[in-house]
Amino acid sequence: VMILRSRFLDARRKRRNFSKQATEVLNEYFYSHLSNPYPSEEAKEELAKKGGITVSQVSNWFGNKRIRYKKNMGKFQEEANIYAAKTAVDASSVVAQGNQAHSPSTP
Amino acid sequence: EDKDPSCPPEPCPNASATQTFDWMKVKRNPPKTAKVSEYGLLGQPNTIRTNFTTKQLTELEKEFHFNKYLTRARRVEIAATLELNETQVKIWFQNRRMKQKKREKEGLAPAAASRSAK
DNA sequence: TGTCTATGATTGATCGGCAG
DNA sequence: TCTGCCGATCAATCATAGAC
Repeated sequence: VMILRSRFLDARRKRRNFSKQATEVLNEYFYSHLSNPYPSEEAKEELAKKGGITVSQVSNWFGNKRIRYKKNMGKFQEEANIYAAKTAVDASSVVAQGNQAHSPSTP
Repeated sequence: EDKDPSCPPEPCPNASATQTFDWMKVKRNPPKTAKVSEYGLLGQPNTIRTNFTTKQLTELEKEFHFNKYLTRARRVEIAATLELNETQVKIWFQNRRMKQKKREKEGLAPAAASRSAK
């Protein structure tokens, strides 16, 4: 036992759930790109800005989402339908399209 | 082991909700951290994530601050001292460097963010 | 108040690509 | 041809927030 796993109780301690806004933005992207939910670095930055979180957090979120989704797809069906209806843009057949940037916000 | 709540046998003909894309089928090969020595056979190799001890991590961290990159010789030394594979030491340094880079980036992002007016 | 679930973060190790 | 590194990702686990 033990193993002193307490690891100094390092980070990951006081975790904060993301805002409704952030979760909304992330899920919208995830389900509208369910055929390939791997946002590019640019897309991650865009999502990070929209959700008010960091790029690393966006990466963590997608990493966790992908693993948990495929681990138990049934549990996410309902959520999938909700977001599927909320967005129309899908790429179930598109293959790596260099979508022209939307020129987000003026830097 | 396999649990397919949706359609076990054949591909879902009627994708009522969502389909199963390739990324959902991705499977990683189990770690080959095999340490042939012990557990002769039966004992499943290390098909699981190795948990480094605090002592090992402390030594690795100390070495990292001294050198971000290891030479073959140093790697062999450390591996022997900490009873780890050379590969594990190599990988640890690799991950540690990435972690370092990530932290530096995160540390500068906030400052730069407030700098860019809109 | 204690238990079970949802979720963000950490990390040892894998994968594909590139360089020497 | 073979090995190390990078960048991204996987997959398991930790620790906490939230539901009940």
